[in-house]
Amino acid sequence: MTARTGPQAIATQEVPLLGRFTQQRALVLEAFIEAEEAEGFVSAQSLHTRLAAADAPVGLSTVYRTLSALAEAGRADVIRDMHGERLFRYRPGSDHRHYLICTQCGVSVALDAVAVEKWAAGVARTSGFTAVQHTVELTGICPDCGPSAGGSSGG
Amino acid sequence: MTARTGPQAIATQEVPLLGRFTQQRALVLEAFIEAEEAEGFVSAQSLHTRLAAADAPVGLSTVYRTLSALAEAGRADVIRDMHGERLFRYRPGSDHRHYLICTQCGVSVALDAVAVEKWAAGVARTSGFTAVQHTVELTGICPDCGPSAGGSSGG
DNA sequence: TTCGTTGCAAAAGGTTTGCATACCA
DNA sequence: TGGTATGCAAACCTTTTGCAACGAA
Repeated sequence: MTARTGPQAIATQEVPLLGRFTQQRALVLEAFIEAEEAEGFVSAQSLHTRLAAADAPVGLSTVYRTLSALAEAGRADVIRDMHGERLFRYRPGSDHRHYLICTQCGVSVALDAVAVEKWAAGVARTSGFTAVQHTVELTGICPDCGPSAGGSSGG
Repeated sequence: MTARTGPQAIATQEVPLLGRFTQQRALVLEAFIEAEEAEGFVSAQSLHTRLAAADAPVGLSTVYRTLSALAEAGRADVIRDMHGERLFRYRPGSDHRHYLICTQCGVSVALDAVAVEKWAAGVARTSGFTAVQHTVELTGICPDCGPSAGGSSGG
């Protein structure tokens, strides 16, 4: 399919949603997509740190602004961890998704949540509420991090 | 039904979970329970403000500490609003609950979420994840706050 | 050239913590 | 009397914002 030649290729081909194309946005986007493939959700802070470590420093504000724009455009899912930090995950498609996230390593798995969607729709109908939106987050410990994975974490 | 004679009565009878009994904790508890009955979720900040307005000032730190202890003991549900603020709701029982919250007035409705519980349990089984926990939050606009409030509540 | 974007740093907003004092048990 | 809870204020963290300079179209 597409031969990626660098940040620009990714940005221009896959996410033509942002206003003006800049080197910084391409960098953030690239790191964001890589993070999605590797571990799922990431925070703006960690993305910022990662970029700096990768010798591609981008201002923290810019990371926030890019990620927020992405979320606004529906190209990213946003959740909050127990600490209150916002975590972003790149979303290739544009449909609503739910995830199961490992609390140990951060890896996330997209879920087939038809049952939840139906339930939520039913609640919306019977409650009299309008503009009902739902947030569903599952967390747990993935097989790789589990107690029987040669793990050393007591629990 | 018990005849409540004041904060102490509530605290000692219903929530013997905190370490030492103090006037402040009783006050926070009373306000917290009242808030639960009236509107559901409240933030520590608003509870603090409310107490001050009710001529029963309690330090903000104390409100936070009491609410956190309650949540820790399983006597309160905690969620985060879109702003990142933590919202608490008193929970008389000790079972796991889910709510539908009005984004306009903050009123919340406890939901019968058996369908979600089952789904979550199924996901836990098929995913290989262990210690799976779930967060489900529904938000919307209640009939009273809806566009046709005062008229017909769409169903 | 134009005007959106960047980056720094300070501000904002909520939550936690340190420490001396007050008070329950 | 002993030890815990309180309260103030400062610390912390993440996120947002103001503004001058930069650079993509």
